Amino acid sequence: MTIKDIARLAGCGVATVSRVLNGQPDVSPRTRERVLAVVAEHDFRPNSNARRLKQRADTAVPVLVQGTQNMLFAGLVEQVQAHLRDHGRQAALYYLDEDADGAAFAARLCRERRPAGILFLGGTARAFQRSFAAVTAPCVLLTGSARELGFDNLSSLTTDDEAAAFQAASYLLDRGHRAIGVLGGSRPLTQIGLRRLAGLERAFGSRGLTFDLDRRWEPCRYDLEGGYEAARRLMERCPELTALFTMSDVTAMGAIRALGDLGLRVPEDVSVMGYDGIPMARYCVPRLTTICQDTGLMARRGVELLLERMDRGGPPVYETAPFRLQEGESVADLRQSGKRGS
Amino acid sequence: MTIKDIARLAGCGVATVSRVLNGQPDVSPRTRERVLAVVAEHDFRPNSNARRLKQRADTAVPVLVQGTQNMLFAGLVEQVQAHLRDHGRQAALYYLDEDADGAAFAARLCRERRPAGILFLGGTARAFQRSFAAVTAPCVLLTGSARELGFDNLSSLTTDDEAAAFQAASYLLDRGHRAIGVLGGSRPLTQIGLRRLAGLERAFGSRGLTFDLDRRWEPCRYDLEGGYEAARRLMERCPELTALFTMSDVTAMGAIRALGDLGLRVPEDVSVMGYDGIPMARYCVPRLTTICQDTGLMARRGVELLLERMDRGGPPVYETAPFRLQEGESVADLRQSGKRGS
DNA sequence: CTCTGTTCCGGAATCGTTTCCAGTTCCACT
DNA sequence: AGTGGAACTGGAAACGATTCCGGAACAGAG
Repeated sequence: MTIKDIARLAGCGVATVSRVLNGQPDVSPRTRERVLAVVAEHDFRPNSNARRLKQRADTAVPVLVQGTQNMLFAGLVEQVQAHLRDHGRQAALYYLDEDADGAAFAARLCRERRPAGILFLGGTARAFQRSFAAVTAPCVLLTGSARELGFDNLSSLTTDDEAAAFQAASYLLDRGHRAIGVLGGSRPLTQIGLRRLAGLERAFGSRGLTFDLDRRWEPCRYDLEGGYEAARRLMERCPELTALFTMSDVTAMGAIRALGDLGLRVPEDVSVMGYDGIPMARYCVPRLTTICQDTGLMARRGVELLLERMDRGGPPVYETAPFRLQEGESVADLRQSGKRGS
Repeated sequence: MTIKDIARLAGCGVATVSRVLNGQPDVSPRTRERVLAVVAEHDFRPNSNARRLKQRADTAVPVLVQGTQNMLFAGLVEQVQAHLRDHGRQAALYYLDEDADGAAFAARLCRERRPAGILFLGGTARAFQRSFAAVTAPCVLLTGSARELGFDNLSSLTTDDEAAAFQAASYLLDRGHRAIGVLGGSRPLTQIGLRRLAGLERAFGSRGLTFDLDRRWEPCRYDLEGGYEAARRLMERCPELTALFTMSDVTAMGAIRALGDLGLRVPEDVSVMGYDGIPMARYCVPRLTTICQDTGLMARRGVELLLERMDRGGPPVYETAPFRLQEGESVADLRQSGKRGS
């Protein structure tokens, strides 16, 4: 069953059928109706492979996601997919694993499918640089900043990480915490890690304090095991800590488990501040005090930015999304309890 | 840059280039080498849309996933994608939301792409029946059973749910629990829910007890909120319960939060048994005692089953995967503590 | 030298669309 | 009635691969 058959059955040419199927003008209502009737009767769907071949570009938008375990992305994926669908487009999802293999595979795929635009969910700018620098189609990076890279095809939309980290650190400092450890990021630091640490240091600085980066920062992968291992290492090195600032909620949960295994209670002995605001943060034990990223906004705006540039071109844009500190039960107020000063 | 350009540069015909690219015989080593050199020099990739058009089938395998929040599927997705890649194929992921809209959209898409096979991760057989009954390509359903449906294109691979529920219930009964509530499934019961409840009832029956389905079973969505709400409803209706058997770890975590909000401790006041064995089960507080599904096996075998039937045809098969009860800290032994008998 | 068979090769048809372009119809207006 | 233009229509040429099929080259046998 092809467009040709439909044309024959409807008594018209293939060009007319194509026009009807694509909602183009220049078709009389009478003809349109007749064609639609035949299409409906046979439940006909045009072959998308042929369509894409002719149109020389894939209407599906590849969405490349960094890892499957960070639940922040699970929510983003769902919303991105929905927004793309609202715009009559499809999301083609790919999960990249840590290794370069996955990125290379995805890059090859992008060459073959010839997409008109790509959406990145997370992932370091460095990885992008390595595998996708040759891509000319417009791209958008969510939860990461591309401003510093200056690619002429990569926009980005990220939470105002410096301000968020400032507020998170201030929240801890205000509650009497001084010995604060930081969990997250990789060595060497990515842009996003740099900005978060900058916010943290500003919070310390504004109170006349300094943050001992070398001792009290521990890089870690953004998953449970990463948080667990990093927290153990950090607490072993700095047993004096009264609070941990983690760069993701999943990491925070791994850290909480590590603290528990070390016989430390959260938040009575050690406080934990999360980052992301995934749904789980409001259900886990204890509930996480965390920085909520606005995934709804990011998904909507990210898709908008991408489609806009796919349609009309223009230079890449760099935007920041608002955030909100959500209080849970994972941070203790040392001024009241008076336990373990430092 | 097309195959024609390559042919021109290599001084041969397009047919020869195509043969080389697809590793077919009937090409002299000399020519093959020359073509490969040109291909490598220009980093040429054949247009996959044209290829698929001619071959009349998409090599990508649609993978339809039920919801983004159930982390069991996150792991499965990752492994399925990897296995498909090992077989030289690509996964095309689609997340279905609860509403019929998503399923209808996915179904339309599957018709358009004309895939040679489809993989379902979770999802009720009922949903399949509604939207995909017309699909003739072989399909495989993971974590769900299709045996009872008798479609001639739908294989399935599921944990031996009856046996798993039997073991889980026995575990609780052995530790002195009698007032056990069940969280999960939907009304009316799906095949998978039926089998799990059957296993549970068998465990009760083997001890001369009966399970009061009407009072002590509460259906719920497989996410945090679903578990939370259902646990509250159930505990309100049956405050005498000493244990909850939930049909997913995520649900269990929602339930644990609900119990906490009701002032009940886990496991001291109420025990919770999970199902799935997601990574989070070993990190959350308290660690979950749960039924581990073998996602590694399911992903590998699921892909095998699908590709096998795509290549060689044959009738659908129905297999079960092994499971393992993993002990955490969410179940109390009433015989020792002697608290709250029932 | 002729014949047969194998190996290698390239032209051309094909897949199912979209889109260009030329042609037809039809209507309103001089 | 004649004309201009808009609205509509359908044939045919792409799009970029795969694959059928016939032909060329060459070897060995008779």
